[in-house]
Amino acid sequence: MKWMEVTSTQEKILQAAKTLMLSKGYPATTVDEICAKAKVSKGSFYHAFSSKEELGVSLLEWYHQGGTEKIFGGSFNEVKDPKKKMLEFLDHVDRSSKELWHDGCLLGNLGMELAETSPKIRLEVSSHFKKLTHRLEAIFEPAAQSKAANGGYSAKELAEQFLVMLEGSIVLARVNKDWGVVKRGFQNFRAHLQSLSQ
Amino acid sequence: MKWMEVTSTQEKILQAAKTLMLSKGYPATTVDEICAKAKVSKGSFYHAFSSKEELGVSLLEWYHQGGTEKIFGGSFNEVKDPKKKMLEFLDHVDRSSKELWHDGCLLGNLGMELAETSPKIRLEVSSHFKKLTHRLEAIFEPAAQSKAANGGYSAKELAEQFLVMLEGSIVLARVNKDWGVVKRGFQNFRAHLQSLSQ
DNA sequence: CATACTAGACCAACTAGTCGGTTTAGTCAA
DNA sequence: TTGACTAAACCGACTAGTTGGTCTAGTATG
Repeated sequence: MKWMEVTSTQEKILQAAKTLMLSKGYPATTVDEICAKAKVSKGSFYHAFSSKEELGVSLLEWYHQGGTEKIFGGSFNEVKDPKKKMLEFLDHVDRSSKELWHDGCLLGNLGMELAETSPKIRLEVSSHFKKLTHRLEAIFEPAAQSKAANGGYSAKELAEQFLVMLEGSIVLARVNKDWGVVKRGFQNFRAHLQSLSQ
Repeated sequence: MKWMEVTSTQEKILQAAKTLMLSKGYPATTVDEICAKAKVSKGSFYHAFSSKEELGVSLLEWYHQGGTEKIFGGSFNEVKDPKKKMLEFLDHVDRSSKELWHDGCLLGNLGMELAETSPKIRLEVSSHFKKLTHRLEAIFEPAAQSKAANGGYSAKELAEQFLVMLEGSIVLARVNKDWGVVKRGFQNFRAHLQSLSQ
């Protein structure tokens, strides 16, 4: 899929697929359903995407792109002091979290559902997580310590811990229908980083 | 399902369903597939369970029962000192983690996939998580602090953090095919509790 | 005989994907 | 402006195979 030229049909399909797959997962979401929601015919669907799996891959790319723009696009970028910047980043993501992940995380959803059955999609998700880790590392640097330090973590480890907290709290929040889990997750992680960067 | 009398047919079906649903998820696992793997006819299946969804509910109950036995059944129970007991519990679960969750967690899997489409199963999962939280609370008590304490957490919050760490690291481990994520999760959580209980 | 269980053919509904044909938008010559 | 030509986008009935679930005909055991 050439990202310089996402047609409106593709966009409609992607948006519909995103909503449906966040709600019901990949296998339970049918192509017909996506077409109905996107108000697009079956023919148009298979003109825009060669298969359901290819839609999945494109969807992950599109979702990741949109997500990172929101996550890494806040005003915290202007802050010069790295430690302040880090904490403002956390506040920014915390504030955006409900909008971003209230219905779940597509990377986590599709990754889990298709990890064993679609290597293509598993690798796609894995690569997106790695890209995220990389961008988070740069931000969490102020809280990182050389690995010799007792109780200290590298920036990479902190990025991993952040993603673990995010995906884990999304699971519990959905299952228990209690968004507070995510809020507390952010709060705790903030305290964690703050104590490390003192 | 009366748990005093799980027939061997039910057991075979539950075991097959567990393996298949951990690997491919609930909707992608077909009844025919389960029958084939369990070496049971379709007639027997629908004699043992009234529907696929009822199998799902029973499976969660069975899985939870077996899981808690392994999690809370280690020798750490003999330890008298609460703090020591807590740390030995963590070591015990850490050691058992690969056996327990290498292919994922059924509670997390089914909970996520069916949260929006099957209220019955979502509630079932939610209730199992609550039971787990309760039992964890008792164990993490030594690291708990009255909520007034700065940077302190209640036992309930610690139990939640543990489940968040567990579910989150299982997601990343499966997607990245790197079990180290879970190992590091346990390690970090251990350090977290230890620093809180000093 | 009666009850519990098993077998697998069968069904209506649904699935991803196809295919012949139509519409739309743009290009170019006259 | 007009009309001929083209190519991409679009349409939805259709296909071949699969789905969860049913049903009748059995078998084993008391």
